[in-house]
Amino acid sequence: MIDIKEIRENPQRFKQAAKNKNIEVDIDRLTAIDAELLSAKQQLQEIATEKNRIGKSIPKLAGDEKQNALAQLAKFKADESQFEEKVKQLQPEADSLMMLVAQPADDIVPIGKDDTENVELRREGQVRKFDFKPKDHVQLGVDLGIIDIERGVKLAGSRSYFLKGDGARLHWAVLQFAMDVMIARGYTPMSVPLLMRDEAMRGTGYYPGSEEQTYRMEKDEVNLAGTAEVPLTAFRMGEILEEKELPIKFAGMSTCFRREAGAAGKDTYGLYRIHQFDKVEQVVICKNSVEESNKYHEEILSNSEVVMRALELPYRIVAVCTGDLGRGQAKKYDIEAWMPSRNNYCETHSASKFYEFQARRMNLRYKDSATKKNLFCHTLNNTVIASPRVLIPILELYQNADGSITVPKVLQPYMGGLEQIAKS
RNA sequence: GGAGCAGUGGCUGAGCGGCUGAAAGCGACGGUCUUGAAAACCGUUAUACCCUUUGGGUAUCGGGGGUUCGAAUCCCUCCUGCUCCGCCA
Repeated sequence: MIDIKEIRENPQRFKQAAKNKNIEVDIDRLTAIDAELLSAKQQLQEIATEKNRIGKSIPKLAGDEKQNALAQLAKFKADESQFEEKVKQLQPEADSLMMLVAQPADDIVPIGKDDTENVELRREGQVRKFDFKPKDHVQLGVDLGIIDIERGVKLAGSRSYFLKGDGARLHWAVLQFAMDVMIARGYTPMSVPLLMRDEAMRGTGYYPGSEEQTYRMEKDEVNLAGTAEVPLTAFRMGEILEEKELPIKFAGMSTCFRREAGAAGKDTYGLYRIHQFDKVEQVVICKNSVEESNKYHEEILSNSEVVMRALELPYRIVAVCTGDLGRGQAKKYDIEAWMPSRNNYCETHSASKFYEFQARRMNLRYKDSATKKNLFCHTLNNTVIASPRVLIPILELYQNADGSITVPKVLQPYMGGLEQIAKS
């Protein structure tokens, strides 16, 4: 959420921000309602002042004087209800418009309409050239008996799968390895609840907007989180933190649920776009400072790069353009790993910087020692590893001519020393 | 699922329908004292918004609604926590 004062001061900035992000929000309507609400509230405040003044004198009065005072109060009450009606009518609209105002992207973010206009910043690692005809991850997985999509679909519908035997082991190995990297880097490991109330969804910026992307338990009015970002970022929701607690750094491992509504027919092949996967996510909550936010944005990106390099996966870093940024994101880097079967670099990580957008929505603050003021925190997050999506490059890049898979060195200790996945 | 109890400031904890934005204690901060620290003593110490020059005003005692001239205090409802019973793991 954006500070209404900033919108009042410079509505043009937020119109432009929305336009750049391809987001609909009627700033003119918002400022008009805001002005009306403000004046109505000022009137109400004046009436309340008078009412309080008269009300306080009542116990000292008696007889006619008292009757007079009561009559005056009755008149004020009539005026009051007129303004109250106005507030009641306009406030909900103002509130919901406020939830739609976009965080302006940083100036250096490339302007663009969608992900096709993201800008590649650099490439890391060598893309493997095969001297045999490589299989894709589905062929490899099926032949090795470690992936079973058919039965996944039979039991759970489209975009579902089973991982079996060494496939399941590899999946857990990569997650556990990623978590251990984060713990070594000073992040607090977290196991989190995933059935989230609407407040947590709104606080992180997923609602309103991503309801269609979310599985909702209608009976219990909770939502299945699509990422541990939700519980991790909202962990201290509504609290006032001590400055010395910051930065807070979390690494959470969780299952992630996504409906993929509107993606029908897109990426239907294999384990790329699926309804349920597991992910280690990193979240940083820091002070209200652009410099700090920038510093930790680079840090969470580099954490994930450490994991990718340890897995020896070729990848590139992409600066996400304005049209591909979420409502609350000021800047975003994607990491895209090389996936031979897709003959392209494809997103495996997404590092987002929000400034105070999320913190403001969830009222997450800290006491600033210099000013003694309560300031909104800044929040950031990034994928550490998401599996099975990352199994696509791992399986495809580590495959051998005989159809076996060499287990990445750093994962071998997590698989009981197993060096190769072969047909059993 | 049934029965009961509770939710007050950073924390603990008082609170009669008006004198309570809220006692008291702790903590924190500033000062006196001290070579320094501790102790002791003195003082300060919620948040948001509106108008403004110092300053003034409004709202907030889990959320929302209601009764009343006036609600932390009475009523309704929701949320949360605790206890007992039942059921299940």
